[in-house]
Amino acid sequence: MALDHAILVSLLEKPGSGYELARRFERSIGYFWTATHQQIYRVLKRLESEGALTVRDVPQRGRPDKKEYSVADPGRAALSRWLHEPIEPESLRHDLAVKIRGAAFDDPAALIDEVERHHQVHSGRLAHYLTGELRDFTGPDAPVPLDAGQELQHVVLRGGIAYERMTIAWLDDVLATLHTLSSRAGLAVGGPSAHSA
Amino acid sequence: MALDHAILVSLLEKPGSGYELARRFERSIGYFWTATHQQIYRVLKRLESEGALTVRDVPQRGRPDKKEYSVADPGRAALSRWLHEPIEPESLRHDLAVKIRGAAFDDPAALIDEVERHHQVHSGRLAHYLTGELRDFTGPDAPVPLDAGQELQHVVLRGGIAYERMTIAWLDDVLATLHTLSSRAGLAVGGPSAHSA
DNA sequence: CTTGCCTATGCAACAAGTTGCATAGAAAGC
DNA sequence: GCTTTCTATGCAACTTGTTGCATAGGCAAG
Repeated sequence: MALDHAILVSLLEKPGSGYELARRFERSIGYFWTATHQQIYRVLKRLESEGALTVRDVPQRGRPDKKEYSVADPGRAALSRWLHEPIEPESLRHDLAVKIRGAAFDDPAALIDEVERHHQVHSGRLAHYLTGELRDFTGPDAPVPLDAGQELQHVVLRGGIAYERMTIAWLDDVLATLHTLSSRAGLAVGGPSAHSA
Repeated sequence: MALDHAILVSLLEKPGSGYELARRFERSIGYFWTATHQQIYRVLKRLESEGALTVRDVPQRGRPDKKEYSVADPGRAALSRWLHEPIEPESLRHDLAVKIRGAAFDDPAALIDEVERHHQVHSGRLAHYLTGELRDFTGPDAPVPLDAGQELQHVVLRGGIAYERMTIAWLDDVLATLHTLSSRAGLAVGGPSAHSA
């Protein structure tokens, strides 16, 4: 399971608590993998019971104690084994594309707001990634030269940036298509319900 | 659940059996949604029991009978409701990106074969999509003009094409990065294991 | 001084997705 | 005749992922 390995990688990059991991999954790791805190706590518990992780109780001032997890040798070995196994190329699960094809049986114009909302979210993600890239890799405060780990983090981030740019351009294409269909439907007799089914 | 709606859309585009749906999910619908035949049969059964679909037994020559499903009014209404609800913008689950970041704690060069394999798969998918585009939308045998449903199918396919092109370009970037790191590691004392952890 | 937010962890129930297996007729190759 | 492949459907068990809720201390705003 890749969540196990995503957690191992994140803890190798920097040990931390379940809560901290959950926030990393909303940020950098979340560029390419999502997980809720529930999933994370459950997997941390299992990995620890399997000996892949070690825990350390860390008392904190002004906030609840946390359990800081670090990767133990068996965890590192398990990650290494996984890295040498081939995996299936990923496939998409894109709800919005289902909606777009479904719009042929409803009113395509009604999707415009939804697509614009997605456009905004992806633009926000792109801006966030670009800020991070400047801060960590390409800006004046970035380390020079980058070490191997940083180069690899950067190439993954470039993938996220490319993905968001591609998605934004595609959503523009979708919007143009929906607008064209709306005006076409407006000209046809019977309005939006006159589409072929 | 989007699988329900993906099945409804596919059956509205053309009624068919579970087996036929499974093959569509390996092809066109599979550009943006995947499902195994197990999932499909289970959902078909549930949607039928809920009244969203109707079944018709179709005897066939030279092969087993099939059950042909069509969308009933309640199914169409359920799809319409879903189309008017907002959905969350999708997020990625990209195992390969986890591996790439994980490679910092192992040997980056060992990933090269894997990345090249993914590159080939995505190139194959791109070629397949381009063939389909020519056949159905842009070639001499394509209908002119396209109706609304075809325009929407085309814009979704263009999304798949853009995704594959973006992915292939990114995998080239990843390969270049891995090659650079390999030669750099070769120059450093201690070889690949001399990476910072 | 109460309400809401942030850190921090977790259980329980449910929904969705995967894997392995089973059945069965017909066609195609050896 | 035997094996493999393709069509066609399905059960059972298991793993993953989601949702709702619960606890609990501290902090900040009003």
